[in-house]
Amino acid sequence: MDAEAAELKVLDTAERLFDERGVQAVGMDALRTASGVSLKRLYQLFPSKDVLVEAVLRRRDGAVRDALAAHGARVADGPYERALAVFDWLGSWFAEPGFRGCAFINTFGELGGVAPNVTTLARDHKEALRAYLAAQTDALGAPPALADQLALLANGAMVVAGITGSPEPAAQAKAAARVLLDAAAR
Amino acid sequence: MDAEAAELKVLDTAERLFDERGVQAVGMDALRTASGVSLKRLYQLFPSKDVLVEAVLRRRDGAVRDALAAHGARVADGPYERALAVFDWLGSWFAEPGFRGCAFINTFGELGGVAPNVTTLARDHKEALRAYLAAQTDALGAPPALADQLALLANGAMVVAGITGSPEPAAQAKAAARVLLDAAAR
DNA sequence: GCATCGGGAGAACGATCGTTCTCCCGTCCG
DNA sequence: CGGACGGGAGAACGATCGTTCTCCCGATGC
Repeated sequence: MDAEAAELKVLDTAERLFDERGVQAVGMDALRTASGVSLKRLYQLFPSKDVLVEAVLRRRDGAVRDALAAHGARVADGPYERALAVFDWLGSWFAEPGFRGCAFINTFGELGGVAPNVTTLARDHKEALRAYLAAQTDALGAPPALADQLALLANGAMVVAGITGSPEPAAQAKAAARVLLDAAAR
Repeated sequence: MDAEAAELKVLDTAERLFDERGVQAVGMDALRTASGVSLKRLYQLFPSKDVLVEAVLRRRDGAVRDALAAHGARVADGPYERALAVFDWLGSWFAEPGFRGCAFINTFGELGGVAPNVTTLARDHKEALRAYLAAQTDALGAPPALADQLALLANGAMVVAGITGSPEPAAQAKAAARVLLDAAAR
């Protein structure tokens, strides 16, 4: 296993374990066992756990932005449908087995108070979602406040879906988003 | 200091420290130092940290339900205004110094994956908020789905306000809630 | 073939965790 | 006045954490 494959395996495993159990409950030894990457290699790839946590979040941030953009690109019907499609994307995410909420919301809750870089990452990540929604509402000529409201619906859906374990909030948020969009585009 | 006062001091201190730093980052020794209650008394009041965490969350749950009901009782203008008033209440909460989000959302993020009782408590707590909103929308003759949507706005506002550190999401959510209420009561 | 080097397995280290125990002092009851 | 008792301070304990070190093996270059 070369360095690149090891790094990928570590990041994949860490992302899964952090999500399942929380960051602090996953020891480096558990990560070694689960990933099959030796402790020595682990520490030469990521010199500390903090660095690893940040790397996991950064990669996740990029993956979410890419998935959001890719999902939006498949919707050719214009910004109105693209804004609503975000909630379909949320719905398929919520329905994944083991879904336990947004990694940034969860990690912020666990570490945000003591790790400023986690707070910054969460802030940037949530701003990216808002910016994506703002791009759609701007194209509709709707006021920027609408994007903030849609972002609240999306984040609320993530939280409630995570806590209740049901994907239903995605559809509820989509219905609410449609009302807000229609009212603004009136 | 009698047992009752000690318990109160422990719960107050634990709630504050858990919120500031997360649950796992607060050791029983730090709690002893910050509360002034000896380790021996601490363990005779709460036989384990798990029990203490649950007690903190249960008390917080009751306090939130009471505050919500009390705030609503001050709004005599009927269910429409009472539903909107929830977001004013959120706004004053978000503006408190050191606000870092909802304790149930944050604790679920940290421990929900490994502590089923935390998940249950968070679920019940969020259901109580939804039920309160449903009581208002029912009185308006609005469909029950509206309460779910308002709850998504409220939870989304908590998350975004916590992560960004701004109380603004309360006002944004209130504006969105008004649109949804008006559309449903049309 | 032999020396060199990177990496794997896992022991070791110091710190800290949750929890319990020891020791000691002040207080009440006879 | 004496002794039983409750509680405070904090040491002690075993476990586990993040991190480093040791030892050994297999491949690679000359």
